[in-house]
Amino acid sequence: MTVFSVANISSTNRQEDLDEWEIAVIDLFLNAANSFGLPKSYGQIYGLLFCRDQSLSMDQVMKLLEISKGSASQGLRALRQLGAVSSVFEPGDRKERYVAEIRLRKLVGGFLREQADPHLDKGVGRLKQIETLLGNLDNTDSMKRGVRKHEILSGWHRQMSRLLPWVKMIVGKSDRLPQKSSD
Amino acid sequence: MTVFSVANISSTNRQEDLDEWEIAVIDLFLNAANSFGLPKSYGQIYGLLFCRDQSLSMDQVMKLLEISKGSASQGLRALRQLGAVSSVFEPGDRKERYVAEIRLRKLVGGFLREQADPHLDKGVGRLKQIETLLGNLDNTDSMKRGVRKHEILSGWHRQMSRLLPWVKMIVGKSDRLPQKSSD
DNA sequence: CACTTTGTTCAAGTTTTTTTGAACAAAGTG
DNA sequence: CACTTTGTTCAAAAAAACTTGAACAAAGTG
Repeated sequence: MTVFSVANISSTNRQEDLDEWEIAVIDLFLNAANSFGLPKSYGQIYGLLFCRDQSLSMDQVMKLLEISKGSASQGLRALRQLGAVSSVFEPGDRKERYVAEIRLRKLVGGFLREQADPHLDKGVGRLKQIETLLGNLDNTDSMKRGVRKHEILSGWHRQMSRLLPWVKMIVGKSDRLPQKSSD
Repeated sequence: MTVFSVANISSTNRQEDLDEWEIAVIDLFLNAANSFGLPKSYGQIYGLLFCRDQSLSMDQVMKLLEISKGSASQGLRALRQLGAVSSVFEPGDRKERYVAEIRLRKLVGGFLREQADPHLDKGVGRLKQIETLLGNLDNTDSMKRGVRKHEILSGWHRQMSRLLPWVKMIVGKSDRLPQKSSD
């Protein structure tokens, strides 16, 4: 008798489940996170928030993605740290809620600030250390070779330092979508 | 066997061990590889070759770094694939020998070509897939939201595609150190 | 040819990274 | 207060990534 058994899809899709396209987007970010060297759960969390227009609580994130409390907590913290997610306080609500940052410039900027810059800084230290080791040597062939290599590394370091500001700049240039161009 | 001087492994350069500064440089590259998402052994191998002015055989690489045959073989192959190492045939020598590419432009270019470009390509496919999933939907709210998100992702994709050529260009600008010309 | 040298492959072992969940802390509520 | 809700921490479990080495292939040598 039941003509349409809608039973398998919860009444009016009260966002208790992910839509197919959302699953695909989440998977896209999972892979992206991976290739940026971030845990895949970070990608999933960001992807989910990216899909939604409204803020989600940690609890919702856990349930929708079926990940543990620990992963959700750590993932959200790291993403906030990166500037990829921000928390929002809905008045009259006890739990914190989260939304995704969708301005590419901000995302790239945060990533570079948290990942690239620290590496460059550590690089300075390493170069100094090498310099010291070379200083202990006499004018051996090895030492002269070392000095040359050290110079090359210093040059690279300088180049990379110069590159990063450009990247931040170029990416920000036209953040929004192209004006709806005909076709 | 051969008595005449094959300058490479000649008596003057009988380095059976690494110098301290070389160890530091190798460690630097080990860490760098890691943060680029490459296995650390790749970093070590590149670092070793970077330190040396003369080509090394796989055998020497294995022994100097104390890594296995498998690691050496796979690492060298991957590095060649990335354009970070090239092989050299010394006439009258059976084994292949390897040298590091030290032009930053080439290194960055190879990395982008092998790592970034493929990801962007895969992205096109993923975007198409999402489009398809959205096409199956009626004009639900979810679908409209999905379309908006898809547009955002497409915009990002375009931005990244535009960025990469700039990176390759900027890095190449003044590759070498002052004077020291060779090409 | 039989033998040596050089390099590749891949299943199994090792190490590293990520995830989980239970214990805990903090803060709101009645 | 006692109780609930929300979020953090971290040791242990699980998963993923990397390395090893023995078996194999390819190619030079005498």
